[in-house]
Amino acid sequence: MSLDHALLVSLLEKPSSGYELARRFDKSIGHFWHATHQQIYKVLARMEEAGWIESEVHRGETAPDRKVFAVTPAGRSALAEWITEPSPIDRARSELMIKFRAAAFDDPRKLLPALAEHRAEHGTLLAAYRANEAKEFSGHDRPLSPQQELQYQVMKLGIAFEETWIAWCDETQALIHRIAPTPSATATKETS
Amino acid sequence: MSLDHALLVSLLEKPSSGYELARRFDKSIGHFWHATHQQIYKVLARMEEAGWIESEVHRGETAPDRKVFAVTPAGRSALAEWITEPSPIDRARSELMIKFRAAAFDDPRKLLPALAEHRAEHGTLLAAYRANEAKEFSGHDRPLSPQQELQYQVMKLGIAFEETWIAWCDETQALIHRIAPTPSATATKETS
DNA sequence: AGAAACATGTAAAGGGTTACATGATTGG
DNA sequence: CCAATCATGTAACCCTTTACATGTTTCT
Repeated sequence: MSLDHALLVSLLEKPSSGYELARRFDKSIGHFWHATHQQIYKVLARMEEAGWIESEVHRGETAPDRKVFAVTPAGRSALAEWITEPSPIDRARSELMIKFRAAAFDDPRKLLPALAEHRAEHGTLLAAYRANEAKEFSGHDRPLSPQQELQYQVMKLGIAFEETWIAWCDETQALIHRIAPTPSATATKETS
Repeated sequence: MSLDHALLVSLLEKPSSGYELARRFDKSIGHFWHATHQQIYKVLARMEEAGWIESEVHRGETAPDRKVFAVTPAGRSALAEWITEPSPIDRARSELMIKFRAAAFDDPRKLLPALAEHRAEHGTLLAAYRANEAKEFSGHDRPLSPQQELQYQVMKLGIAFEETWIAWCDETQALIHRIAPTPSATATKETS
C-alpha cells in the first residue's frame, strides 16, 4: 500500500499536521494519490506506532492545537527501501469511458453534458498546474536543483494527462455532433 | 459503483460467462476498469438477483459447463438511467510518481530500473492497442458505424495515454542521466 | 501422467468512502 | 449570532485484493 509512503514523502518535504496533509492532497501530490482526512489520520496513527514518524503538539495560543508530524530515521529508511521495490503499472479507471461504451446502445448525445463538465474540470486543473508551474519552476535566474527537476518532472506528467484529456474531450464532442446530429429521436428502439 | 455497469455493457456487447468477462477485462474494456474473476462472479450474482441479467447454463458436451448471462430489459433501462447521472472525474493514482518525489531525498538513479519496466509495459500495451485498432477500426471499405466510432473513440483515449506515458518515460530517463550522471556516491548523507 | 487452460466459486483481510461527532476560532 | 474554516477523530459500509478450493478438458 502506498498512502503510507505518500504521506512520508509529504512529511519529508515539510513536517505537517494531518489537516495540512489533507489539504495538500487536494493539490499537487493529490493528482497522483488522493486521500481524505479520515484516511490520513488513521495512517498517521499507524505510522507513529510503527516508529516511522514522531509527533509534537503545537499549542495554539489563539488557534486550535496542531499535532505536527515529522519523519524519523526509521521512516526515512523505510521509504528508501520502498523505492527500490518494483511497482506495477497503475491501471486507469474511468467511469466516463464505460458510459461511452454504454451510449453505443443508447443515445450518445446524452453524454454531451457530462463531456462538457469533464472538459471544464480538466481545464480548471490544467490552469492550476500551469499557474503552479510558472510560480515554482519558471522565471528563475538560477537553474533548477535536482530536487526541483524531479518534482517538475512529476508535474509535467500531470500536465500532459490533462492536455490529453482536453484534446480528447474536444475531439469527442465534435464526433458526437457528427454521428448524432439531429436533436430529436429519443432512441432505444420504440419500434418494437 | 461502476463495475456493475461495466459488466452490463460488456454483456450487451456480447452475452458471456463470468470466465469470459474476466478475460475480456484484461483486454479492451479493462483499460478503463479492471476487475478480477472473484469480483465479477459476485457482482453477476448480485445483478441476477436484482433482475438486471439472466443466466442460461450451456452444458458443455465436452467442455466444462458455462453459465451465460444476458442483460434483461430491466438491466438495459438501469444502464440507460445511469449514463445520464453526473460522473465525477476519476483521479489518477500512480505509485511511481510518489517514488519520484521520494527519490528527491535519495538517489534518483535507483528509479531507472522501474522506469525502464514501465516504459516496456506501456510499450507492450500500446502495441496491443495498435494491433486491435488495425484489426477492428482500420482498413475497412465502409465507414465505421456510430457504435464502432464510439468504441474507437474510447480506444483512442487509451492509446493517447500510453503515448503520453512513453514520451514521459523517455524524457525522464534522459533527465535522470543528466542530473545524476556519476555511477558512484550512494547518497543519503554519509557526511554526518 | 502432468501441466496448462477452462470454469465457478468462498473467505479473509485490508483499503477507501461516507456519515457521524466534537469543539475552537475567525469574519460578516 | 451564524456560517465558514481550522483541527482531530470514530464507525459503518462497501469495494478490492489475495488466498484458498474444486473439478474438467486439452495438449504434450
